[in-house]
Amino acid sequence: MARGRVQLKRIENPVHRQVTFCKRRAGLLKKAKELSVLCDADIGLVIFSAHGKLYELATKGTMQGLIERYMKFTRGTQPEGATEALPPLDAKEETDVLKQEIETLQKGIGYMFGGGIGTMPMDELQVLEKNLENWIYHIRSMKMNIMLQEIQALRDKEGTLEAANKYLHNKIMESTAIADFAPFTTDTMYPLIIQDGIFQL
Amino acid sequence: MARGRVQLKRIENPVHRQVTFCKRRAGLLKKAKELSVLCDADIGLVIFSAHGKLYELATKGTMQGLIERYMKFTRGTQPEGATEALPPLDAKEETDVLKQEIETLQKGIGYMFGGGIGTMPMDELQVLEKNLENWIYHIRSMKMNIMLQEIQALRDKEGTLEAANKYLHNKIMESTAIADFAPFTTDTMYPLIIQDGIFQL
DNA sequence: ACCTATTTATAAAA
DNA sequence: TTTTTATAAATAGGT
Repeated sequence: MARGRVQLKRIENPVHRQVTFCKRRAGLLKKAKELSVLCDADIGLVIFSAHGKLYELATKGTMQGLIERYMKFTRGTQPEGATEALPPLDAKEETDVLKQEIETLQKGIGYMFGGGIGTMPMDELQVLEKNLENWIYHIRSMKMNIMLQEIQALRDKEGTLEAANKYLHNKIMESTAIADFAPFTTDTMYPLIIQDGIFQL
Repeated sequence: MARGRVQLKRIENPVHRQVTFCKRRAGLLKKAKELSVLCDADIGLVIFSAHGKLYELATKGTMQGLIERYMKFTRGTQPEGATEALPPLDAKEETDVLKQEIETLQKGIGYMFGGGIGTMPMDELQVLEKNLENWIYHIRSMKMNIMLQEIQALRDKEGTLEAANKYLHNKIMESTAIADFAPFTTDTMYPLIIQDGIFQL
């Protein structure tokens, strides 16, 4: 920028690098604020320095809010992974497994914070790791499966009711047509067949 | 900047505003990239235009990753109210939030076991513990709520269908009785009203 | 942190 | 949007 062109590569001299970081960071934050004000834009900016320090700017509301907005925006663009094919365990089994996992986890946490980390042997740490992973796996699948079952059952019932509904409806039509006779009148003309397809899983 | 000083307020002329937005947005993104390269910083930048269009930059990994890193950094520092009073999320949103929580936890696990526990400072351990607790809490309530909603909706629908079913059934009975006339015969004598009360939560 | 020579960014116009 | 051009801002190197 000044007194010498800038090379677009990491500044090797640590002092230079730190100085430049300070200056340019300030400049960037300023520019971001300006853009926000001038053009009525909402901007979120996070900067992690090489040493891990965080600098942030959210020009509207909180960074949380912007992150959520961002999430909403990018939803559906994200690659979906793994929430499928699980061996169907019954609810009781799953719950017991979960309880055990939680106990293991709590033990691990207690170990870590109570007894001090250094005292926890590596092999136990390995076990804890595996437990945590299993735990995540089970959490992911358990309640989901239970409730999916219930939803499926309700849907089946719904289907049956709908079929019955249609059947009865047709019977009335049929009888009315055959007899060429209107034995009763209603202001509501059988509008009670209900369309399906509202819910998706 | 040029040919006239700039006022630090919203540009009222929409054309000017749009032009300025384009230019300054490009400039800001460029500056952010430069800072990242020159000073070895990790930068996340999101810009929502006034009309809601999203522009983003993540100089290292994905925006997701940076968001998680940000979350880690700020968790515990955030006023609790922020996460509470959010507008109710729909199922997809809830699921995504959950996924992120899981990823955060997995990252924590990776940190513990990959980087070596000795390198993990106490405050970060505290954060991880809190994360685990929050996570358990959310897992417990989140999917449950989502699916309870769906189940309730299905039950409502079921109720409506059942009412319709009964209505039609009664109409047939009524017409048959009034006319004292059987225009059709069925071997199944309307057995299609289905009892409720199978499922309990 | 403060200077300033220069480089960059950019406002206005096309 | 992009280019052009005059000018304001940002900043590299030095103090």
